Amino acid sequence: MSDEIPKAYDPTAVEEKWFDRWIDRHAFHGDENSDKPAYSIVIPPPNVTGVLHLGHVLNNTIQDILARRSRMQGKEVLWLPGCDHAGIATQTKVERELREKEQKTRRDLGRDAFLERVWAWKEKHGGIIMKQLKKLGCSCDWSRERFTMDEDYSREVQKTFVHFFQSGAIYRGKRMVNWCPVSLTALSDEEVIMKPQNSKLYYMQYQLVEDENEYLEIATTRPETLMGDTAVAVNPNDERYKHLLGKTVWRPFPKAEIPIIADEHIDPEFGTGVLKVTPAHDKADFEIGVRNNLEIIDVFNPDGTLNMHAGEEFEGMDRFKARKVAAEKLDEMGLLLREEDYQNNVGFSERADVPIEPRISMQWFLKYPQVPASTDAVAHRDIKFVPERWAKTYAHWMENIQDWCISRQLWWGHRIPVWYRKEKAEALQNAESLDAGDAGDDLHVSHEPPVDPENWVQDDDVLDTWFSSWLWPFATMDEPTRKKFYPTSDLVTGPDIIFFWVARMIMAGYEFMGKKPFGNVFFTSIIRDKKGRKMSKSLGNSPDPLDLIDKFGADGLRFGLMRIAPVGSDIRFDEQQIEEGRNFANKLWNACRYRQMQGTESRSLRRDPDFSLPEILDQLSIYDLDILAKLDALRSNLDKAYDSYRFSECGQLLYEFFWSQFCDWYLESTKGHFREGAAPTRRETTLAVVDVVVERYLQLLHPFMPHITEELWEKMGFADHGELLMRSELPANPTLEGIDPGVVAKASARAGDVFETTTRLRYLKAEYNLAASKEVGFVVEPENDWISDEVSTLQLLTGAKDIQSGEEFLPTAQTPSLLTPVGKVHMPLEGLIDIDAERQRLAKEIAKAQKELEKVSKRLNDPKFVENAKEEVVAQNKSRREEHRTRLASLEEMLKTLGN
RNA sequence: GCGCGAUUAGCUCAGUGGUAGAGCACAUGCUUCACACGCAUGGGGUCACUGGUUCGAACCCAGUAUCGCGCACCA
Repeated sequence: MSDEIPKAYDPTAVEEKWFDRWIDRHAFHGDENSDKPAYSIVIPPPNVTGVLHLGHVLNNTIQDILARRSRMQGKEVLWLPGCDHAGIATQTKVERELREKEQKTRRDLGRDAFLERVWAWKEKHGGIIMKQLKKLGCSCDWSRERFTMDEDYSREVQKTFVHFFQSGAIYRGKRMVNWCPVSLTALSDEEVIMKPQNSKLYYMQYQLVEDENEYLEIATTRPETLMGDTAVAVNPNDERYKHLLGKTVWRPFPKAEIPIIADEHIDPEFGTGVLKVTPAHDKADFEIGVRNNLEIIDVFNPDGTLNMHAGEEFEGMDRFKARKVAAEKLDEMGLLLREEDYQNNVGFSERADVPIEPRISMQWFLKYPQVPASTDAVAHRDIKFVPERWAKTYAHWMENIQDWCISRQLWWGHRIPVWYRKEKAEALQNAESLDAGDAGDDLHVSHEPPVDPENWVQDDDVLDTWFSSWLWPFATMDEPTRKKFYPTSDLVTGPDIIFFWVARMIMAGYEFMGKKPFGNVFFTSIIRDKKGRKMSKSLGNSPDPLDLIDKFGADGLRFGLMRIAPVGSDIRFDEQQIEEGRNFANKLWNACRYRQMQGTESRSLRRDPDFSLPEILDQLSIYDLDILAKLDALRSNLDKAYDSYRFSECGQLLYEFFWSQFCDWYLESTKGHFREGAAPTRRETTLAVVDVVVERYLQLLHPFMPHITEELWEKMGFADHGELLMRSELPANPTLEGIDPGVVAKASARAGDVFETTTRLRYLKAEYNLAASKEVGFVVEPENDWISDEVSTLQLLTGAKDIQSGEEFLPTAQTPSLLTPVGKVHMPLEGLIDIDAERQRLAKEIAKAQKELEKVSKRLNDPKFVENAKEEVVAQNKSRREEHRTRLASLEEMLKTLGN
């Protein structure tokens, strides 16, 4: 009836087969017309031209686990996939190719032709990552795949712009922004990464105009900007310089007279306490400039080279070369006093990885909407952050929020939907400021282009990628879908994009939907390598997930990764962990194979309505009840762990139950039922219990290892009428429902005693190097009458030749003995044993028991303990004391028996 | 500078006040008829440090150290 199962599990074919079947059967479809309760997630859209890395694997495995689990809990699940156009990243890639293959820039091609290239690139490379996510088994509703540059999505983005422009939240102005000299665009503050740099502090002196013998000593890290200096500043309270206020110094080159001014911002302790003020090239200097009404001289070109204002010899020179040359020139002029090594923090462009340049330019800004509502939502846990500490980071950012620079001087992206009337275009484009108040006949701000485009000029800039991403939770959905699935249930993402994305989505959700965009946000850990370094391409320490899938299977990768992913801290990645995932898949595979080898003719509990567990209670062994109780415990422990998003704990629970409880103990202790001569009912009952356990276990494991569980579900014959495991419903009731918990507890305790006894006997055998099976017999002095029923199991588990009941047994000096939960056990050996070794072994155990007894006794003798501790703790200690006393007595007796 | 984490076995990590745990690695022994991607057994820890609270602290509090992250920066 069922297929023959191969010895080693081979994931490759199985995984592909099931993914195709799931797609064919529309098993991932989220139905907006369903009556079931909704559960939804939107994928954090990866870059359209990106490739899968381990971070994606972790993130999307978690989402898949949540989605699959919710489906099996009877919810209607929508997991919505898609990609982000990733403005700078994508444009940079295409520009690089253009430069390398054709030695051209985007400007050589022109805007339209260049955009065609990007679209072609997107067609060619786009969606690779989506294919990779499918290989991982992600159960997204692939029929709903979205892209942030889809036509209707773009319209939403433009409408959003228009909405905020009209409300006055969007304005245009000349501001100091972060400028990337490589990408040639403004960046938001969030796209700037501060990095410590080893640089130099140059001490130079400016000559006083009023007294050519007096100099003012200034420290700077950026001599290349001195051509843009329009003042030097000191702290107004700095006694050293008070007499110089109001005087002027010579800027060495281009030579000019600049004032000495006072400003609170200057720290007298730093350097010489004198700051050269370059309003065009430093944010703080710019503010000083504004406060003191200073002239602004921009000495840089957009690409980071110097311009004509820097002087002829510097014109066209790169900024870093200019730094050296300027220092040399100062030195030649006798104005450079010394150089000091100095470590400072420099802002780098996230994408291009070059120092950004503070630059004054015309940009569009957005005053963030819904800040109070968004702050409160997280503070009051209406939106729950997990781990919770990220809520603090969020709150802190929201408190200090600055207007968002949303314009980018790129071509790939959503173009700003602002048109200027042709005749007035130049004037309007250069206007110092522009906002809704300026809207008139000469300005067209709309998601529809003007009807007479020939009379209009569109704004050149595009919008920040995140200005489209922040609409993702609802712009990806049509009305009926929103009605069913918005707000989404969970968001799974990295803490590194709390500001970029999470915070902004919350604001957009309240602004446009009037509701939060998601209920819970789970922040994943960052994956590091074994040495704790961040995974990066340049270090080459980032394993390709596809290689890992080839080697260990998608299920192995998922399971291995999830088991090492703690909540809240970083993951140290180790391929060995993934190997364990694969090994676990193989273990599961072989356990099922073992079950299949016992035949399928037995009736299964799940098929026959009259064959329920309470009905056959008297046929169930203590091991049957024990494993079923543990299965039910697994179920409820999993629920608890899931509730707090402790996925690694879920993985651990699933692993431990199956490998240790089920395979090592239950299957081993019931092997006798499948041997020749075993009672047919025993055999049948055992098979039935195995089936109950395996069936439910496959359901519980499925979210972690979807492919292999689905395969086994079918192979084991659980797929009634071809029902998919992933579409099966997890029964709400425990398997032992209707059975007296007292009976179960007693059975479990007895099974535990048998297992503990087994461990001790195996230990004794190992001590005497008796690993070869069945060469030894045991004699038990049973303490309870139920033990006789379990002797055969004990024999099976310990691999003993036989186990006799030994009331009349008289141990000789050559008989090692043990105290076990079921009574004293002797291991008579033929021939002499090493009495010294045995004595040593016993002495060791006695010492241990004594130590423990002392500890417990000491505690119980302390009246304060007895007085203060909880009753149960005292009772626990008392029984422990008794245990140790008995144990000690027996051990000493054994030692005595050994004689001398 | 401010804030947030972390510090437990060789490694990766569990452990919310009452006997220090798991997996891997290591050692030893196993061609036990599901699995060597396996089975069994074992060795291995001053729970970073110093104080405090408590009858009792890996756990709570304060401080120190080291590492990591975030924010803000002194040119």
